[in-house]
Amino acid sequence: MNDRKMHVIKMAHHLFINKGFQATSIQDILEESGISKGTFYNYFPSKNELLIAIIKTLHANMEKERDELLIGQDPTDIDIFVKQVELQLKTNRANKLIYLFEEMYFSNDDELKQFIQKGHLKIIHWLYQRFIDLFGENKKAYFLDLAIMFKGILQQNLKYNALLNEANKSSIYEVVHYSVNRLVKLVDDLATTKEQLLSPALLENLFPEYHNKHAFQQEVAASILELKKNLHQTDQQEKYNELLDFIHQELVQAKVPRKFLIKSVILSLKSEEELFSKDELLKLEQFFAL
Amino acid sequence: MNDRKMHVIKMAHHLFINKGFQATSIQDILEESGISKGTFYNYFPSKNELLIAIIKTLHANMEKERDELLIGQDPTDIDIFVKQVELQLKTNRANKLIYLFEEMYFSNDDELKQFIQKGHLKIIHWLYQRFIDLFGENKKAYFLDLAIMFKGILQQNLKYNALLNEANKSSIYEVVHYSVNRLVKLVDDLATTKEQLLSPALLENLFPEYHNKHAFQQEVAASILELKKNLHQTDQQEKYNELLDFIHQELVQAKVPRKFLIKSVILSLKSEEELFSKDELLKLEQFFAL
DNA sequence: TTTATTTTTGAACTGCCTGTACAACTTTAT
DNA sequence: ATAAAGTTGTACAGGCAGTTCAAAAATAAA
Repeated sequence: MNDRKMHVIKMAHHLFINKGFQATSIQDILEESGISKGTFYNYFPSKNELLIAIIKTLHANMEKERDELLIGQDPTDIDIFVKQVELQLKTNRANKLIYLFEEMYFSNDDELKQFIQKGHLKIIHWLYQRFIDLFGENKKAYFLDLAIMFKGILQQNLKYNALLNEANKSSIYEVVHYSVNRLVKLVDDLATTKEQLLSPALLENLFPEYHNKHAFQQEVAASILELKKNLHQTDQQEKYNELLDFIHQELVQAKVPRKFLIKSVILSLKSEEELFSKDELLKLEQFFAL
Repeated sequence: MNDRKMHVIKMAHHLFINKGFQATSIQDILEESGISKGTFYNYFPSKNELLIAIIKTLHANMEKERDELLIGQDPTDIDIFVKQVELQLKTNRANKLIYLFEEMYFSNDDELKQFIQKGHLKIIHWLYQRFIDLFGENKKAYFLDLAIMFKGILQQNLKYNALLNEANKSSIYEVVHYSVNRLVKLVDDLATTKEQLLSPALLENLFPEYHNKHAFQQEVAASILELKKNLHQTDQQEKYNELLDFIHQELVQAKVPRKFLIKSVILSLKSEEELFSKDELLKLEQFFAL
C-alpha cells in the first residue's frame, strides 16, 4: 500500500473517531487529506470499503501485539490473559474501534455487516482458545458459553463504568480484573452444574483451519515450556531463552514458518545434552518434519 | 392522538423492523401509510421524532405488562422474575425493539442518543430494584454491578444463540433461565468476596423520585402479602384476593391512586376480624393517610 | 345549505449526500 | 523524449430529509 493511500486512511480514521462514520462525508475526507475526489475513488471503491480497510489494519496490529504478549510466557498464567484483554481494550478505546464496530452493525450494506460479525466471532474464538489454555481442556464444553458471557460482562462493565462513574473512573485494568474474577467463579459454577447452552463444536466448525493450526501450536508451546524447565540452573539461560522464544515466535507469527531455520536452531540446542531432554527435542523436531 | 396519526406510527413501525430505520425513507412511509408529505410533517417534526414516538408507545406497553406480572405475586419469587424478563425479551424481539434501540445509538442526533441512553438506564434500574426484592436489601451494594453484568450476559447469550445455533434454537425461556442461574451464583460470589465496581448511589441519584415511590410501594406490597397469609383457610379466598390485588394494582399502576376508593376497600376488609390482623390493616391504612 | 375553520395535499424547492465519468494535467518510469 | 501511470476537478445522476405554500378537501358551525 502506497504512502498516499495510507495517509488517507489515517486522516479518515481521525475523522471517523471524532465525528462518527455516518457523520463524516467524503468531502470532509478529501479536505482533511488533501486529495481529489477522483483519487479517492481510485483508492477505495466506496466509503464502506475505506472503513473496512481502516478496521482491518487496526485489527491486525492489535492481534499481533496481543499474541506477542504470550510469546515465551506460560499460557496458563491468568495475569497474562488479563494483560492481553487490557491491551485489546486500550487499543480499542484509543481507536474507538468498538464504537465504529457497533455503528457499522446497522449499516445498510450487507458486506459491512458480514465483516463486523466475523470480527465479533473472531474475538469469541480467541477467548475460547485462551480459556482452554487457562482452565484446561477437560472443561472445554463450557468455554463457548463462558466466552460469550465474559464478552458481555466486560462490555457492559466498561460501558456503564464510563457512563455512570465519570468522576472516579476506574482504570481499564480494574474493570478487566473484576470481570475476570467473575469469569473464574463462573468456570467453577459450570464445571459443577454442567449446564450448557451452546456446544463449542459450533465454533470449531466456523474456524476449521485455525483450529488444527492452534492445536498444533499448543503442542509446540507446551514442548518449548518443558524444555525451558531446567534453564534457570545455567548461566546460559539468556541464550537458550532467546533460541526457544525464536522458535515459538516463528511458529505463531509467520504464515509459513521457516522450517530449515528452525531445524538448525534445534540442532544447536541438541549440543547441550545435560540441559535438554533428548526425547523432548526429538518431539519438537518431529513437529517440523513434514 | 388521532387515528390517522396512530396508523402512520403503525405502518412506520412495520417498515422500520423490516428494513431498518436508516434504510426506510420518508417516501416509503408516505406510500405505505397513504398520506402526503405535508401531513407527515404536520404530524411529526422529523423522522427521528417519529421513531421516538414509536419506541415510547412500545416501551410503555411493555413496562405495563411486565409490572402487571408482579401484581398479587411474591416479589421474592425468582420464577416471576424470569417470566418478567422473558416477557420483555419477547415483546422486544417481536418489535425488534432492541435492534432499533441499538441502531439509534449511532445516530448523529443528540436527542435520539440521550433518549436511548435513558432507556438503557431504566432497564438497569428496574433490574436493580428487582434484585433488592429477590436477594435482600443487605446485599444491595453489589446489585448495580450485578444488574449491569446480568444485562451483558443475557444480551450476548441471546445474540450468539440466535447467530450460532439457528437450527436448534433454544427458546428464550431456556436462555433466560440459564442466565439467571449464572446471576444467582454471582450474587453469592460478590456477597463473599465483597468486590464492587460501581456504587448503587450512582443509580439512586439518577432516579430520585422513583426511588421514594418504590420504597413506599415495596412496604405496601409486603403488607398486602402479610394480609394474604391466612386467606387459604377461607372459602372467601377469591373475594379477598380480588380486593387486596385491587389495592396493589391501584398503587402500582395509577399515577394518583384513588385514596378514598382504597380506604373504602380497607374498611370492608376490617369486617373480617378473624382473617386479617388489626395491626396490619391499620398499617396499610396509614400508608394512604396523607 | 351556506359559511367558516381546520386539515390535507402535492409539487416545487433547498441543500445535503454518495458515487460515476472523463478529459486535462502532472508525475514517474523507460 | 516518450510512454505509462497516477491525479485532478468539474459536471452529472440519483437519492435523501426537510420547507414552503397555495389550492383542494373534509369537517364543524351557522
